Amino acid sequence: MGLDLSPLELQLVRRTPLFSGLSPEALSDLMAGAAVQNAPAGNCLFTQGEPAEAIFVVLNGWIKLYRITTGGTEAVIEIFTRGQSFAEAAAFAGATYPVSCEAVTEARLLRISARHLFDRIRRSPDIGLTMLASTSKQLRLFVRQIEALKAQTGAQRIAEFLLELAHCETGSCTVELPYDKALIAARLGMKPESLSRAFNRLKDHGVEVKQRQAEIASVEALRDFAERERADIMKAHGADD
Amino acid sequence: MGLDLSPLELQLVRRTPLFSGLSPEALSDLMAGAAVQNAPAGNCLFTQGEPAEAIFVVLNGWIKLYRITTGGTEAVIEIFTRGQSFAEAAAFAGATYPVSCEAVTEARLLRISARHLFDRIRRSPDIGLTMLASTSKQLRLFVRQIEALKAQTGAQRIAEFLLELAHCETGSCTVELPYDKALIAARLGMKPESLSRAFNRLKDHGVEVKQRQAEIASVEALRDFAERERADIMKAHGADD
DNA sequence: GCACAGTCTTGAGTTTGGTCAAGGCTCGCC
DNA sequence: GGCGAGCCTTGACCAAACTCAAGACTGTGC
Repeated sequence: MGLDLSPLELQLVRRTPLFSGLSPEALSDLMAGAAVQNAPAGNCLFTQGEPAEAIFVVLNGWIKLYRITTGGTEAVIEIFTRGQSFAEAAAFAGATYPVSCEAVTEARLLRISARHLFDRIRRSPDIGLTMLASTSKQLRLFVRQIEALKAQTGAQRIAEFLLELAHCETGSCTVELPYDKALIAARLGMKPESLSRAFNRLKDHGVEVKQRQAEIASVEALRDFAERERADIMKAHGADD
Repeated sequence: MGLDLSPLELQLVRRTPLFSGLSPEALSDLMAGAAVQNAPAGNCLFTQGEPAEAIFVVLNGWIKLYRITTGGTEAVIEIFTRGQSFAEAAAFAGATYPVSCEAVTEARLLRISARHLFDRIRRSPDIGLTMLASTSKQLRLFVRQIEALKAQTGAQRIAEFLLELAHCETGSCTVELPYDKALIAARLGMKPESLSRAFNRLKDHGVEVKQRQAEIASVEALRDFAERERADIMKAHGADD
């Protein structure tokens, strides 16, 4: 079919957690209900409350999911990039998106019809199982986010955020900050000013931030800081490091 | 089979969102892999990191899901009661529970083997679809929780919590508080002391708390307060009603 | 180089929520 | 009734984070 996917992009799709377990036939079967969608920066893909008619895979660029309270406050729920799928759960629930979605940067997406997907699952249960695994993973991430918001300070949340981006398990390591600070702040549930101050606090724990990069002196030490309970921090402020 | 379920309980199970869409055959098929489990208050059902070998339906009592940081802080993620299922998502993900679970009160549960469930889904995809819908609903709840933690004050979170418990859409209404204040506080991400103070703040918005009951004078007014953005609250404090 | 816009940081003052400690309230038990 | 245990509330104090506002830094265009 006239799917405008480069071979590289096709491979990207095949590797997403959502599809990685599927046979080539099942995959191309699913692709029959798919279309490529290009979105300029700031473009809105869907709005909370809208019927969930599709799931998406990011081919390029950055996408944010957020909620707007009636008052107008925006809470960024999640941010996705190349190779990640989203809205798969929404497509099944009460049939409306629980969040709004917009492109942060210029973006390229694969859009798969929910109805089509639904049909395929009925035919081959394995697709359903893969999707269950995928939404479960999403759920797990949310659990961690809720925990972080409840039990950690801002600085600790950043530490954890950096650790997720760092590939190395031990020693020192440099992390590229993926999007701008205002967005990172929103994702972590704070204001840009607080993020700035929290980064400063991390300097005492071996994190150097310059431009769009963060240098972690010791991954172990940072992990230690991220996981330390509040009480310890309080006690430590008299005799720090 | 020797499933020790009363007819009432069986009906309860049939009505859970997780199973409500299933045919009687599919349901009794699933029940073949189920067992009833009784847990005294404080009993631990599973621990985070443990392989997720079962999903649960609460027949009676209160169950809490929580996470313990390495430091020892506890973050309550969710609380379930009669007629609700949980851990369905965990049973599929990376095969370990992302949270710990314990009975808050004495509790009675239906425990369904994950492996068994897995088999059934392969045979009848509809079970998979129901489960997808169910985990999606869970995901949606988490999204709202994340939003609440990021964008609302403690008082607003309680207001929303009360509104969820209130069945009436408008006018005045009395809500029974389901579990003790310490647990409510944990669920909402704050300390009991803060909960107490936040309840006081709600008095200005027509909420009267006595014993285990909360009286809401006007559901609309409360909703208005819950959804008001922070900025408005600040401005209002000089000229409060 | 200089002005400008955008982004990020800093500073001062305020609010929220956590901590610790003390005091009420309720309920069961003797 | 009196006592004590548990739970909830209050008060004083403090730290974290938000707001508003100003300043620094970066990169662009002239």
